[in-house]
Amino acid sequence: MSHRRFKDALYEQFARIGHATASPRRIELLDLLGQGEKTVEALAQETATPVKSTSAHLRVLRQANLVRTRREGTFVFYRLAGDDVARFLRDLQTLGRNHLAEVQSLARDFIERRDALEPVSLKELRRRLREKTITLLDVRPEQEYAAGHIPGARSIPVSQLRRRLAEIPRGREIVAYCRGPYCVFSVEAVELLRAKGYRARRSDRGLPDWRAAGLPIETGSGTTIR
Amino acid sequence: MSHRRFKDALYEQFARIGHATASPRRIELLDLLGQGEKTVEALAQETATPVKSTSAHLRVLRQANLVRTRREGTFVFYRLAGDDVARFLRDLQTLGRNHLAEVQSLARDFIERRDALEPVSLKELRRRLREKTITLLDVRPEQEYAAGHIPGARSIPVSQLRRRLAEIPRGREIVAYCRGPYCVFSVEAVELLRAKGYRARRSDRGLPDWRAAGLPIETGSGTTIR
DNA sequence: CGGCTATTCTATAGATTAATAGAATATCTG
DNA sequence: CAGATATTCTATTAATCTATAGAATAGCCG
Repeated sequence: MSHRRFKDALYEQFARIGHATASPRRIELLDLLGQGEKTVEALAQETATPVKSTSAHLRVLRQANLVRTRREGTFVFYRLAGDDVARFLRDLQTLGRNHLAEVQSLARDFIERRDALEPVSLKELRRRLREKTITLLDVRPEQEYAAGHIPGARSIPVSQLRRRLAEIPRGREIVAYCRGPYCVFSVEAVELLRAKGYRARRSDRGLPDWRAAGLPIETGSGTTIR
Repeated sequence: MSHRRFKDALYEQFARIGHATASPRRIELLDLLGQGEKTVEALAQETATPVKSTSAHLRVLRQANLVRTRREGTFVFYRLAGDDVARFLRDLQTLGRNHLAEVQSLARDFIERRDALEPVSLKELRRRLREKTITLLDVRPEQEYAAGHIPGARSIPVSQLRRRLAEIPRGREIVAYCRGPYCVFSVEAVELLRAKGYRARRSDRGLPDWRAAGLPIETGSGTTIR
């Protein structure tokens, strides 16, 4: 085999990964899988895409070995093939944030403008959890909370927040987090909480970022609020 | 704008980067640009691709803001848009190495099998440079050496190695490095050197890896061999 | 086993991309 | 300014990809 053919074969392999991430829907799927394993149907629903199309996209991801599957009865659960995939996804989005003006302006219009106060960094979040000076809310769907959450966080999906306000102690500042920098669950939660008179801020990092930082994750439905 | 539209718009942006890296030729171009800026013609030649096609690929990369250009006379020099692009490229290839069996088998057949002895890691390389117990050869094209090289390395492009053997001191072990883990220049250099009776090994990391590690880079043609 | 559900496979029309030829542009040189 | 060179733009065809319908598969439940 010649140089040229070796190179061609090699770059063709790397391009499989590029190709897998060349479709908006597939990146969204990977992003969702970064929150924990999910069935095809759940993914289809969350991306507002027909199951068949979702399955086709998942096949592409499977062919690039970015996801793995597990069968449970008639359901097939998809998950990321490794932590490095989640990391790669974060890097891809960071690169987008750094180099694509459109990402910046979308974030500005849809996140920052609504999240008037400064977001809580991971570092500050850790400190204030240690000091117990905040109440941490995980506003993602219950299932994602169960699959893994920041220790000490209480699960109140944003869809249930309005009718579960009574559960939230007044007095302490609230911090809401969700899937990541571009997830709007926490933005909505903070808007609602502020409208109801709470002091609330948003973490601009989600669970994948917490995990990527090597911090401990708690699983199950225990609401270890303190 | 609704959630859904925000998400669609956002993921469409991220997919631009995926799309840019969805073509083998474009990854190769990015890889070459990781060695330093190059003209369209040089890139076309090194990828064995018509200039027109190369220009078209470069346009796609430019549209994703992964590369920038600089004009000098009638030549247009392309370069990576930032260090983060080089890092992303490394991550993409690491992901490929971790998850694609084909990458592993290509590396085995084309690199490892020929590079019988264990490769020199960056860490060992640094130590032995400090201790001055090796002669370090940069076997990439001269132009890339001039654009940036490991301090203390001597430039002998692999194409000139055979007739410049006299320049290489006997006695000390030789370490050859080139563009990165999948670059075969250093493999060839080591093969030739061993055939001529030198003790020679290959660094499995190239200049971009050295730079990514935050280590100092020397530019210009000074052959600071010690 | 037969019906049911979740998912995948196969096929297909429409949209997108790749490669590249031909024309156009930008810059230098004299 | 005319000619030369490097590059880009425009247009075209072939190849590829997307979305999704229809058929097939795998496992559950009675």
